[in-house]
Amino acid sequence: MTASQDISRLLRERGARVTPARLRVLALLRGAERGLSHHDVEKALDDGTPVDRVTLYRVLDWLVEQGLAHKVADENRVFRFSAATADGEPHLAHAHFVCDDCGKVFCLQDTPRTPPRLPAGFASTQVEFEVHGHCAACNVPAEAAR
Amino acid sequence: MTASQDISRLLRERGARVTPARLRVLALLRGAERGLSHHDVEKALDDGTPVDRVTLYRVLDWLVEQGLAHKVADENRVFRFSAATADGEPHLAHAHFVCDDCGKVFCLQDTPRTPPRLPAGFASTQVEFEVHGHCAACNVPAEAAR
DNA sequence: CTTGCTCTTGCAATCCGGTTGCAAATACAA
DNA sequence: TTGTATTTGCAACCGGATTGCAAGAGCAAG
Repeated sequence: MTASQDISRLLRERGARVTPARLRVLALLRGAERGLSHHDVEKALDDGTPVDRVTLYRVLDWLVEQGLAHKVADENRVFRFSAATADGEPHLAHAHFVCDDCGKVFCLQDTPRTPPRLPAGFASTQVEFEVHGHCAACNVPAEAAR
Repeated sequence: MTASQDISRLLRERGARVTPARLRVLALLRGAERGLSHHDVEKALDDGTPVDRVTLYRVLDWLVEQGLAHKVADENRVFRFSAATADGEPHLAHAHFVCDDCGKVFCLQDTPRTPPRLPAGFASTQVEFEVHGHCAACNVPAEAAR
């Protein structure tokens, strides 16, 4: 069974209409390594039939409404969408490396999943672990300059 | 000594110009229970001499730059500002707790600093550890609702 | 297959928080 | 008091997100 058929069935099961936009967007989110912005999704889909900007916003919000995706504002105040896991929970430990030169974001695989110790009464829903610095590509010139 | 004189001295100590806008905004942030949006601050200051929209943005960003305030995008993708802890200085290596309900930012003191493992060639300059969730004050109603 | 209803899409206009360029005002050191 | 770099105010602008509405498409019924 293809991923598309899989998703198609998933949508149909909840009495929703199966449209190309929904299939393509959800498939994309499911295959993504990290949260995708509206712009990321638009770019990723523009090789085939392009999807209208507004439609894309609506599809993304619809997925969130259906519990199939999560919507989070990132540090630059743009929304990022990620596919929900089977149980509907967002993944808890999130480690990123942000290059301050080129702005690229890398996912760190070896997440040191440090359980945060919180004051009494506090509850955590998401942990962001973000390392800033210079990536391998941008770091070389800096080293040479020393 | 008044709070204003206190802040005035604080600014002067770091070689910064003391202006009414800076004094008023920082005093406001320090007295705030939760993170304030640009709009919140503007509204809170409009009884006296109104502060220009743009000036306000610039003052807020300047405070962040100086390490006197924190800036976080809330779940509705608007920035919220809160005063840094008294010493103001070291938010390089410690963790923050961001309450997704009230927007307040807490500094977590007891962070076990796990050195991040980076791919070869990568260099880190700053590590941000941000825990999202509900603070003690906001968590109570949620508990009661169960 | 065709019909008909409803949901979805596309387009244009709009909203809104935030930013930029530049000239006028002002803090503060000399 | 004066000189100068910093800060402020204004207007224009940016870009992500939203809204209104007419045209198009999914899908169940016949």
